[in-house]
Amino acid sequence: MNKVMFNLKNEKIPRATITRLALYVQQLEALEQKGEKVISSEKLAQECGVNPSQIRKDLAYFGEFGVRGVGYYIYELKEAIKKSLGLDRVWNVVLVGVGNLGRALLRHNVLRKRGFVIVGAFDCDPFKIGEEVAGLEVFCSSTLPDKIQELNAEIGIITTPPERAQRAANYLIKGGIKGIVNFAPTRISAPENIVVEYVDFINHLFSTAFQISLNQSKGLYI
Amino acid sequence: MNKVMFNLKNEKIPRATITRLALYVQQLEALEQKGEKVISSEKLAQECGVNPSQIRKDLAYFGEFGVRGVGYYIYELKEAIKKSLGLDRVWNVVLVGVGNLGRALLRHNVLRKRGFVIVGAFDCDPFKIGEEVAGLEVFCSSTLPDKIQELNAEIGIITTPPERAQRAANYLIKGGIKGIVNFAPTRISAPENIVVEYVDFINHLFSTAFQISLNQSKGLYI
DNA sequence: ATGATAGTGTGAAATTTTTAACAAATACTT
DNA sequence: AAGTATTTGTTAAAAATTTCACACTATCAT
Repeated sequence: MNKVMFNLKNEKIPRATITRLALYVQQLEALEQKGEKVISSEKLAQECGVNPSQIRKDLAYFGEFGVRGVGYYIYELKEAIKKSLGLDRVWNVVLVGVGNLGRALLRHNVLRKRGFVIVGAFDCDPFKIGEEVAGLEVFCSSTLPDKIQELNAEIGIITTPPERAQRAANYLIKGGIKGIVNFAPTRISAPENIVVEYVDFINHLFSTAFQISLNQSKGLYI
Repeated sequence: MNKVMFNLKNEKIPRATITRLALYVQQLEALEQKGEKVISSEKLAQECGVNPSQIRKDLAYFGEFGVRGVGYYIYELKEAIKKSLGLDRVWNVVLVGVGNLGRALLRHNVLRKRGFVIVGAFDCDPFKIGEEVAGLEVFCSSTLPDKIQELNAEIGIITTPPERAQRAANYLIKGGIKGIVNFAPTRISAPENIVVEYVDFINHLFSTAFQISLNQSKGLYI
């Protein structure tokens, strides 16, 4: 389940570290907008709700970005993290499954702002093929193998219903995709060298419901 | 960051366990649909991509649901997990922020299928107020405190832009919400007894990009 | 019945991840 | 220029989580 990742020194990097680094980038950008220039691991930790040592440890996997006695220069740290994560460039993305969620992602400009540009939209529904969504023409899913090459896409987003997710994945794989982000609530199988990530926000509702139930049983609400 | 949860015996339950339990439910439902009746931890582990012991350990937090030498009866296990997580009932949910993502969630029937019913939609944009989305009238966010009571909602979903997330949270809290699932890419602050979960799918794109970069540096694609 | 096979539940071991502690480095003050 | 404040990077300790290993229970075949 938890694929292990390595940095260039071949140390194992916890998956949780990657998630937190993304969080740090987020916070650093917010701080930048406020006009801040420097921040300590202690302050940043506070903002992110984590332990200061953890931040320093997380960063240490990739290098030394701070100045002792001073802290971290916000802009430079942000850039350093992004570079470490391979986010210092644009990633071309194709999306399969132009349903409600697919449309939302196509129109969502957060992706673009973070360097992920959706360059192609695909669906297998004849009624959707040919339609234009967010400036993109929807193509037939079966054309994916060719289109991926043509569009130079490296990442595929799957937003189909679960029963069609594996087929979508197969098309993506056939086209030589390198990574898949699957929003459909089902596992998919893919060769070892293809990165597969699952996004499942139902989890978070489950978890919220569970924690509320616990709080309730402790009488925290009455 | 990782809030610790407890079961009724007051053991700490890892957050990761909850996430996996949600995954198990998903797989069990798929198996049920295929007409399967019984499954072993080994087989289920395979389906979920985890270790069999882990499944048994996860379940042990809540009770003994299996039969030695036999395995787990799928329907009963699924129900038992759902009950353990407090998912054996309907949860009323309100949604704040009727943008692209908000609309997608409002129309998404997966939520309803899992027992989360969106009973109210809110936004602060006068152009959106009064509009009808997925059979719900959009109300002004400032009416949240009253409406939450009225609608008997316990969970709030935030799908506003990040700069308005905290204000949305404040309305929700004022209305006596018990849990918040925040899709906006920003942290929010709330009293201790209110459960806050963050959904951030950009993380998954970051993580995918990073892993691809690593694979690339290992020459895995050429 | 009895033996063989399958498979859970669980305590102990191994691993991973987080937190604490502190030496080393910088800046600021006098 | 020396002393004090900070705050990083890193090693060591602590805590949490995962995996192993196996006793124990059920089923099936003979």
